[in-house]
Amino acid sequence: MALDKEEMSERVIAIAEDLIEAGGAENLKARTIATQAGIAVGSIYNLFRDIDDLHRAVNMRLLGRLGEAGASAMAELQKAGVTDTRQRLLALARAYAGFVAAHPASWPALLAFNRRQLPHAEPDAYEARLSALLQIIARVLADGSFGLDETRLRIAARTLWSSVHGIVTSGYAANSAGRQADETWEQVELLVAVFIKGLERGGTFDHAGTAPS
Amino acid sequence: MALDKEEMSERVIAIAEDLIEAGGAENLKARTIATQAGIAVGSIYNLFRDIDDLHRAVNMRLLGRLGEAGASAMAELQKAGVTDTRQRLLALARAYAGFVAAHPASWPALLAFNRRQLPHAEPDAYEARLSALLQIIARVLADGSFGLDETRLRIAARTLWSSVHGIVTSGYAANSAGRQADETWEQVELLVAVFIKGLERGGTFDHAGTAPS
DNA sequence: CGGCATCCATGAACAGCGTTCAAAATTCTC
DNA sequence: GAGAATTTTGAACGCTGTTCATGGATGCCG
Repeated sequence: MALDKEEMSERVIAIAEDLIEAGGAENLKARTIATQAGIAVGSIYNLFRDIDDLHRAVNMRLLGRLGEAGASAMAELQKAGVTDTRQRLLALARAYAGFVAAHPASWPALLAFNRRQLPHAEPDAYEARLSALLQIIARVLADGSFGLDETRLRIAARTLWSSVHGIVTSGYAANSAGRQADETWEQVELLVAVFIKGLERGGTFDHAGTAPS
Repeated sequence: MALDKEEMSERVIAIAEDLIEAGGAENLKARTIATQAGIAVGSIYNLFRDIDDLHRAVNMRLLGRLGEAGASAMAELQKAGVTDTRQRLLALARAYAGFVAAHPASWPALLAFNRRQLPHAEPDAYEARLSALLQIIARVLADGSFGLDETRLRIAARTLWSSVHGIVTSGYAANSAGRQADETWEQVELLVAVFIKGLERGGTFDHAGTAPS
């Protein structure tokens, strides 16, 4: 035959990616995939256990490309000799915002998919790809020479990441509902600026209190 | 009959709420609702245009309760004579985190639902309920006597909200994947502390550059 | 080259889903 | 109470993901 099993898998993944991008996760239908790939419906289940499994493969690709986008943004800045913490964090945030804007349906699909999978108990590969991103941020913060030890660095990186994530995603949702898109970027700039200033000033952050719940 | 049309609607909404809470949005099935409500499948479509319409009604209730939680948290603090900005923001954040924890399936369902609705073009009621929340935050920030004009106050409030949202939600997703839950709260504390310090220090924030895209 | 075994592609079939709509039942109006 | 108007009903339709007996292709060994 012309196509290896792995080649066919990749082709199906590519088709799935297009379908999700075109109409969200609910547009990922077995019969459509089969038709576009030139195979039978049943054959999909020889390549992937589920449609969810296929969606997971698509998401892996997405996360990989997001990591590449972040890493290449850092590489570009380093080549230009930029070492300013603020500019580096803004570049990372812009890489993320650009990535979300470039995948207006796939990325929300990934987020929804992740949330739906809670009882599935296989956090491995996803979290691995995510922590690669967090380490990029942590490295930038470490170079910023705030007085942060290992633990606080990790927490600060996660905080920054989650915050930018929240701004970009909820900003994106509001954006298509008629609001201006650049307000999102203003928020990111405010967050980064305030974050750096806050870390510079306080140095360490004290635990004055209020328990979780 | 025993039940008015509106009474039946509320009953169906309550059932829908339970179903979503029990198994996510995909557990909201027409036939299950009909059985539990003691009506026929078709009757649901006399009360709601869609199943999505029903889900929207559930989400409205959720957002309303979230607003109440935030407002009552503020009222409690005011009764206790607490005016510290930091404590007030932390109380709001804790109200939100508690709300998400109390609705571990409904809230993710609301988020996914909102993201799916982008081409629907009816941003009215959702955004109205959300901006009520933002105004609570803005009021707290205004009382903090940083030098923020109307516009910057709005942006700062949105930034803070989205950031806490990002931390809590992605923290919650990671939480059920085995990580400790209190790290989420550490992140919230860091964010609030750093935010206040940053606002106190910089006063205004300058636009030094980097365009959106 | 032939016989055999192993594998895999196939698509009809199944259970379940949201949604519709002609008919039945109910309620309203006079 | 008769007739009109409205609402409730559930069988039926088209769609979905998934399965599995069938048939064909491929590889291996003598």
